[in-house]
Amino acid sequence: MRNAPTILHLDMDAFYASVEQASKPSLRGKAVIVGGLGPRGVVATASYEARVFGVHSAMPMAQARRLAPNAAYLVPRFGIYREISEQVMGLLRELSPLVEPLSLDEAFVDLEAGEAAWDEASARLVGARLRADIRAVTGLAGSVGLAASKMLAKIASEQAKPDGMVVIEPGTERALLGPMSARTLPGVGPATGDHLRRAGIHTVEEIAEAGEDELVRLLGKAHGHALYAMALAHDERPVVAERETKSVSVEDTYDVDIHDRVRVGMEVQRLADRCVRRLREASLSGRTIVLKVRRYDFSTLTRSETLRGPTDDPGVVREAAARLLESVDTTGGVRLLGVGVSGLADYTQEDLFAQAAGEREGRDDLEERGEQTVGGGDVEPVVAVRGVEGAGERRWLAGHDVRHVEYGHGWVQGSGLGRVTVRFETPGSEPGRVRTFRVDDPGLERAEPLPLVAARGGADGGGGGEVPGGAIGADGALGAG
DNA sequence: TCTGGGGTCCTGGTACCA
DNA sequence: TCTGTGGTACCAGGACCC
Repeated sequence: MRNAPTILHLDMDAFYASVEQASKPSLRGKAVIVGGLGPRGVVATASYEARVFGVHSAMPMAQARRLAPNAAYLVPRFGIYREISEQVMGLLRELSPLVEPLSLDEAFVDLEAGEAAWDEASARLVGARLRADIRAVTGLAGSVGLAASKMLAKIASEQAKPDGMVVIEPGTERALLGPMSARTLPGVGPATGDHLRRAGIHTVEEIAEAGEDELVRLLGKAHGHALYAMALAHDERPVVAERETKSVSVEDTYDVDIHDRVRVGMEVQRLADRCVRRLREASLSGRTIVLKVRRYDFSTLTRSETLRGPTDDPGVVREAAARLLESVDTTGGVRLLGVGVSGLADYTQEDLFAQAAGEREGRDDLEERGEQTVGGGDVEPVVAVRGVEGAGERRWLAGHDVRHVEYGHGWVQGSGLGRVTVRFETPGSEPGRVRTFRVDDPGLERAEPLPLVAARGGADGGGGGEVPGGAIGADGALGAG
């Protein structure tokens, strides 16, 4: 392990919720919860104001609504999260070529490899400057952890939250880690945590005291060895800039369990197409097709089939998925279906054997055939109300951007009963007013998100910065429903 | 009205081959 | 020919992470 805290871990604070608050002045300082709004949704991110009520990531949305009924409930806008994430990753890459993104809002940076820092003092300077730069470029706060290893840097950034920086000085690691909960260590989740607790092990120090042999006996070879090393603060994992994708998958949870076997089959075909689309976008092909089924009782099973060669042919994937489905009993209903492809190759090889089915008729192209309703068919989603727009559908998702021909840029605050409530405001404006429209109002259209920090020169989406003074048309209850 | 979506890694069982 | 052994591929499930 190196002897200076030159591995940096950046963690953006409550990222999705913070982006929403930055985009929507009326939500600043308020409880904001981002996640799936359907009956089976879960919380992706809760703002710190929402966490006061006990709401946290991965909590069922229904429970969050009970705890924080007055919070703003929004659907994720991954497009803008990705854009901001790219800006942040760009700043990190200015520090070092070794940047390892873990997700949209987290990354490791090896500062020594970029010669950005070589000792504690220089690392502190870099960390402080990075946080300031992130705020200047994105308007958002990120927490920074600095340590001599990835594990410790991550623990440090966790301690730094929100909006802080913590440095773990080399030599102090064991003393710092010792009293912490075993759950602090990466790889110790609910199951392993329970396992350890039953063995009388609660803290990191107790993991170290238990000894390697005992841990291997309890948890198996790989996990036991790894955990023992972590408990001794030994972590030699390098920061890896490029990671190869190992699998591509898509899955849907349905608002209502599907019982109809024909419908299950159709959904599997649809998922296979979506999966192939993703595969092709990444210029990948794969050999192993995986079908995932979660049944009414939440029991989950997977079935897989390995082809003789890699494919990105939608027909081949569909047929394999259909064959796999034949071996699954779906009586009682399914709540989730998924299709994945692994055993990836970064080239596309026509697989003549696997395509033995030959010239199947009706090989549908992969064109988007219009957003289909994901969910229980006859159950209308609470906030995702569909309007009519030509042949397609118009869905007004809570939190998503819209533009009105008369009132400018705004966002959907809620919808239902044929109405959509829009708050007209932009990142740079004062909190705006709400107006309510019919869902098929011709003056209302979907819009692209606006940048959080206005670009110099003032382009703000063509007059989107205006705050209309129109009458308030509805109470605009957030998270209507 | 509990429990998303997209991943990674590990383990144990089984089949196959030399 | 039968049996044992070890390596490898495949399959299914579990745990974990964000």
